[in-house]
Amino acid sequence: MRRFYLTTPIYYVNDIPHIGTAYTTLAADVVARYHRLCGDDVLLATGTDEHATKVLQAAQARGVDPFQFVAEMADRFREAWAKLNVDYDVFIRTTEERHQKAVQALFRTLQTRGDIYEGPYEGWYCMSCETYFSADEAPEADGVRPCPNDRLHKPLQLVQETNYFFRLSAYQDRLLEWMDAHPEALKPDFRRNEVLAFVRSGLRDVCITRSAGGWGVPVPGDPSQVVYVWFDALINYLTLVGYPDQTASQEKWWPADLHLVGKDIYVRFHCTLWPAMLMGIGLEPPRQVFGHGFWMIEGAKMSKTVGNVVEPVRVAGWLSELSGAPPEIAADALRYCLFREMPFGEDGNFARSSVLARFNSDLANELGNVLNRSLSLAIQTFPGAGGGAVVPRPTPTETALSSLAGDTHRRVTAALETLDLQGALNAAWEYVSAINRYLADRTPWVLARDGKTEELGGVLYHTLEAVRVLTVWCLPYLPCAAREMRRQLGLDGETTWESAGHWGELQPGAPLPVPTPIFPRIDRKVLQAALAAADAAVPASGERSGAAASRVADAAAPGGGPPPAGRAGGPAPTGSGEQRQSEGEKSMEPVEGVATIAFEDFARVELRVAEVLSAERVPKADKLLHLRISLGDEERSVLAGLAEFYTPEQLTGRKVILVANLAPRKIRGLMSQGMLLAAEHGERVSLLQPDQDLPAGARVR
RNA sequence: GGCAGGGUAGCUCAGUGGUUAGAGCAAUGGAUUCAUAACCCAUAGGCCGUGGGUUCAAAUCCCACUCCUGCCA
Repeated sequence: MRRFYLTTPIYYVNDIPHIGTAYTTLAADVVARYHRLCGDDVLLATGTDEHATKVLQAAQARGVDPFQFVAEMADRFREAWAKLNVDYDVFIRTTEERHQKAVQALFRTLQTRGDIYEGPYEGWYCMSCETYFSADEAPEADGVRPCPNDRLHKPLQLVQETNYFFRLSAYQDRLLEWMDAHPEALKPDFRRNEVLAFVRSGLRDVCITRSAGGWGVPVPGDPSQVVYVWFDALINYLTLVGYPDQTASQEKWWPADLHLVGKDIYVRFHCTLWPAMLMGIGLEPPRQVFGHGFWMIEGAKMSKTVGNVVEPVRVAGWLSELSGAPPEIAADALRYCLFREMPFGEDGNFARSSVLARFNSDLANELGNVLNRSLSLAIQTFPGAGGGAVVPRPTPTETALSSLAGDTHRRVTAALETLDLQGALNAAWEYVSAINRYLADRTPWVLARDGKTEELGGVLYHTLEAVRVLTVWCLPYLPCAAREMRRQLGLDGETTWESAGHWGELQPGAPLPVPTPIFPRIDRKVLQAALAAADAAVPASGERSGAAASRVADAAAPGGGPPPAGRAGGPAPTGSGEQRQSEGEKSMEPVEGVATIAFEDFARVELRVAEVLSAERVPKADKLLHLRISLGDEERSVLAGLAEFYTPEQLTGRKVILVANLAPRKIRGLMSQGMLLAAEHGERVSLLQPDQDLPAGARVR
């Protein structure tokens, strides 16, 4: 029995499960399910990355205990994975005691070996993405140094402190030797080349601690410091197999067979820092690290700022609603679409229209229908006994169908072994097509009409057998749907991957349940209406009216800020590139007296609908109101200079527009995390509000 | 700015010197009726980014330009 240990990154709790993180997790699940079917002893691990100063701040801003905050966020991830039919073995959280122990042990070991040293550090630090930059990396602009990583380009802080450094520079040669000796360890190849270029260009020692006040694992023997969150996070892969105790568990599971990660955290963290850390403590590097690509959303980069973040659970819900399929089947459908749509490794585009098209054509018309028509034929022509009582000598047509199954099985297997998750589906679907052609060729309904019972029995048997084999290939991708297909075929128990390589496993004449469509076709009109609605929801980039002078009620706030640039997994675009920039600019005429800004500049402002939960006057301040507002999934405290114009009662329960990513500010000792938009004209001030009742949290464009 | 990859049918893409450039989806026509108006067959649709060059022959090789994407600084 092979053992197979694979991991997803642990996901940063300040972000939500989105299509990018889901993609990594689902890929891991597909691979894990395949290995389980093969009879391997599988360990699939995922989890949450819960340390970082920002996490502490987010918890404080909501007035909750940080442990409670991270526990709630971890639950969100667990719920999302459950809804997407992910079957993981371990969910690890970095705030667990065993992890703290592992981090400290690893730190000590490196320290003992002289690979960690204390040194003065002076540099530029981004609070938002918890990353240090050199002066070169973050050039000064307008008197501040904006973070080159963070989409919001928040000003960096100059920090001067004594920190601990990891001697990464000492590992350059060993890393190159490792890569040279194990070309299969870094996939895909084009990403491996990026790692080679990065390592060859020279490695600097990295600062791996942060002065206290942070939220993290205390440095052993020096409680004034906590371990830098990146260093801490990677160690989870060891924690969960039992490190630092040299137990049978660690013996069994290390080195990991596969780390699946998004391309953003591939080169520096998983292919350079992590292998070096492992070498430093005398453990083997992972057998393979695979860096997959990112999803574009309807042709644009996905970003919180643009407001086009796709939540997979919602997409599945949408599919379920449109098609009438149960939620778990709709989740399967989404899984299928993600892996069929783009080659694993490359970037791809997520388009709602494509998901719907695939649902109807690939899943309803082809996969679902081939099962349904086969079963209907069998039940109608042999009531009570599916597939006929006899298996006649196969003719060349039948032999072609079974030998094609064998070829396809080898193709699907080879594809899964090399993580060609799209290729496996391509091969399987060619076989769906072949079954449909076989039926058109053999016309069993004609055989039934002509009373050629024996021949008919044989054709039906081969058809059902072909569908049975097909269900095995579907099991990793469509676990619920494939299981349901098998139930309808009269197969209830567990199966094996190998069973798809054998022909003739169905019991001839076994009774079959009445079939029901598994993927209900989405009505064309419903489909078109859904696409039109989805288009309307996508922010249009051209015109924008700004007739009245807008005034911003006095306040400020912490961005619900973006996640660190892809702390873990999925798409977290960096940089400022905006796809729609050129379109937007064309339609903008300069307005006299007001400098025009690029669309990109506008897109950096995150505006959202918020609901005022409560409001009260700030003592000894004539103008200020202290508001608690809801963004749907998040509550904030906001100070607004509106007391002269609105009473607290007038505001409570009202929907307003919030500048959600403004830097936080303390006013009169109270935290303000955003500004409300209001128009002013002379002495009159009017709060903006949506003219329809939209949920709190909705994006404003 | 440096390096790399790409621009092929309405859409997503395959195709690295050799008949008439392919597939899937969408479109059109036909056939069929077991099935979820599904499936099967056929048709149409392309100055292969632009300009030049090498060659008997170029989507493919070379040069320039242009646009997009990625990595790095």
